[in-house]
Amino acid sequence: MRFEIDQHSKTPSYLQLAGKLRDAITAGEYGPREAIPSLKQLQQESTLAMGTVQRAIQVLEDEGLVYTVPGRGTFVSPAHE
Amino acid sequence: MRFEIDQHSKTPSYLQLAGKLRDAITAGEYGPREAIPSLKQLQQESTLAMGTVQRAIQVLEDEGLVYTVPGRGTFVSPAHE
DNA sequence: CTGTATTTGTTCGTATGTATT
DNA sequence: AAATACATACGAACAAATACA
Repeated sequence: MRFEIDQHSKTPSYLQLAGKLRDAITAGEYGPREAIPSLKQLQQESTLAMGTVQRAIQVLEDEGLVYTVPGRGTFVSPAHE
Repeated sequence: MRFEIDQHSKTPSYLQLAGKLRDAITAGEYGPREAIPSLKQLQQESTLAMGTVQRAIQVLEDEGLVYTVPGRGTFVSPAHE
């Protein structure tokens, strides 16, 4: 499981996932304009519901760390790496 | 129905509701530090699902127009009216 | 051009948890 | 203890955009 979530943590699942993704991006695992895993992949690799995964992505989007293109995917913002 | 939503509009329901609430707040219908209707009330007066209502509130919260206190309610931000 | 698959977007209904009154 | 109110999470369905054979 690439993105494991502790369901019993006091930190909400969506924030845990957002944190793991943020870490991976700032660590350079996904470069600028590069796609991060799809919602479906993240869902499978985290055992979370789709809605919860989407909420995690929303957090990173609000931070300007990633941007989303409907039908294509979610990508790391050009200014970050 | 105080907050009516057009289910067939191309504008998502949560953005429609957010817009109506924003208008009411900027029109002064709810003053600074004053509570807006509860999620339950909004849900009943809009025929939307709770999750959709909450998403509308989230939009206004992100704008800094309102703030939320768990167990108490959602209030108009002090700087706005 | 025509499907088909992939991916994100919206919405519903429900359940449970946490905070406040 | 009970009622009210917001928070998190699940699972499901359908829509819309995109890519590709």
